[in-house]
Amino acid sequence: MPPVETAGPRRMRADARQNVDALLDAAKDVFAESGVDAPVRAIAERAGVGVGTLYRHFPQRSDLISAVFRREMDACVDAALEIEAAYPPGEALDRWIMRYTQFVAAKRGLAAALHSGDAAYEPLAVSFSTRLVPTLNRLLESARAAGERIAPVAPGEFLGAVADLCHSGPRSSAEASARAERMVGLLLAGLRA
Amino acid sequence: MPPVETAGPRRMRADARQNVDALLDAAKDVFAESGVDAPVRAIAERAGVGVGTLYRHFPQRSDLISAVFRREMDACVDAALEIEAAYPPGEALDRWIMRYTQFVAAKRGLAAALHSGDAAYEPLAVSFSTRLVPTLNRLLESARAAGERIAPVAPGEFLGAVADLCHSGPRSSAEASARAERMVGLLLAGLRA
DNA sequence: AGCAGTAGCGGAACATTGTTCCGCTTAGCC
DNA sequence: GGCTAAGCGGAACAATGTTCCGCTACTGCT
Repeated sequence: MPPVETAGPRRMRADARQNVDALLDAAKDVFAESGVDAPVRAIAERAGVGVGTLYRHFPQRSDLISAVFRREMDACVDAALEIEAAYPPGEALDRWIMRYTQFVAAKRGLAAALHSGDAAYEPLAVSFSTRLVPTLNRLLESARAAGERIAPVAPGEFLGAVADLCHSGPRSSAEASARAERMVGLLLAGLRA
Repeated sequence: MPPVETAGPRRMRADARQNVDALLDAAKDVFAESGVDAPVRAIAERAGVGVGTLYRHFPQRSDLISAVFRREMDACVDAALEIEAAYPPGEALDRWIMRYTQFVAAKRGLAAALHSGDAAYEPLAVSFSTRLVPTLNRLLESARAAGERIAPVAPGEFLGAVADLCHSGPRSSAEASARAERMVGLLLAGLRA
């Protein structure tokens, strides 16, 4: 049984689709409030369904996490286009990295999920590799083409490192956010050393 | 009831002291194998005691973690003395940071504990602030005194960032270790930009 | 509209793990 | 050797993840 809807041979029943949507909404809220380790029952309850229904659509917690985070990830990728249009290559790189920093900081648990190595997070890792990594790669190449001296670095590795630096404490405070940005800034400086 | 032995008014019974030692040894092994989230029962069993005994000496999981990690932390601090004696200030800084990197990478969960913000990890945070932070501070000042241009940075923040970058996957592979060192290197380069 | 078949639902039941409690054991002291 | 309480072990309870299955009601067909 494929999780959620993988373009299966048959259409999904209408009520089932509604439940999936309700679960995604509920999960987004609960994750934001209590982190990705929140009790499964809390999500099911907020969505107004039984735990069985949750497990039917998202056999693994990671499936739910992946689904919730993927949307936000896409928004971050799209932001790159706007930034590239508005700023010269070097500055665009910095600006997008900061945009990405904020994105990761807002989604507690994303960083941990990303390189947990757990095969269950494959969908997230795939989105990461096919969307975010090429985006950074493009920005790096543009900056290099514009004459900037930028250390050779694997884009995926760099993005992973930035995500690590966004590990904030229990509550994402302004202080933690500032700290993350300072350290990411240091990493960016290192890229140009 | 104070955890472990806090210079209480009365001596601890000899068998109790043995159990504490057995627990610390067991916990060190189990943490290394399965991470700091390993089941409490596994630790108690390996130590050959009941869970009640474990809870008597370490009411919180964090007490056990703190006790286990503190020893290793001290070893890392001591290493700085040797390194400072053997290398010029600038190189000593880099070498010690790498030593610290290896230390953190080996202790999965240390980074998370360090800035979890959880008050329970206070003992660890104290050791961190009183031992590691001054060590880095000394190394930074020495390097600056030797004429190196080093960005102003809070030592604690920097050490926290390095710890974050050591977040390896499930198994601490040579690959993950190499990745961590590359990114820490980038951060060090940023320090001198 | 009415019906049959099945996708999907709900939640009880089970498994794992953290945490507490208390009767029994035994080290430390005289 | 005997007294006393520090300390022990593990049963019992609580929270949470996961599975399973009888029942419901949506969909497609006529």
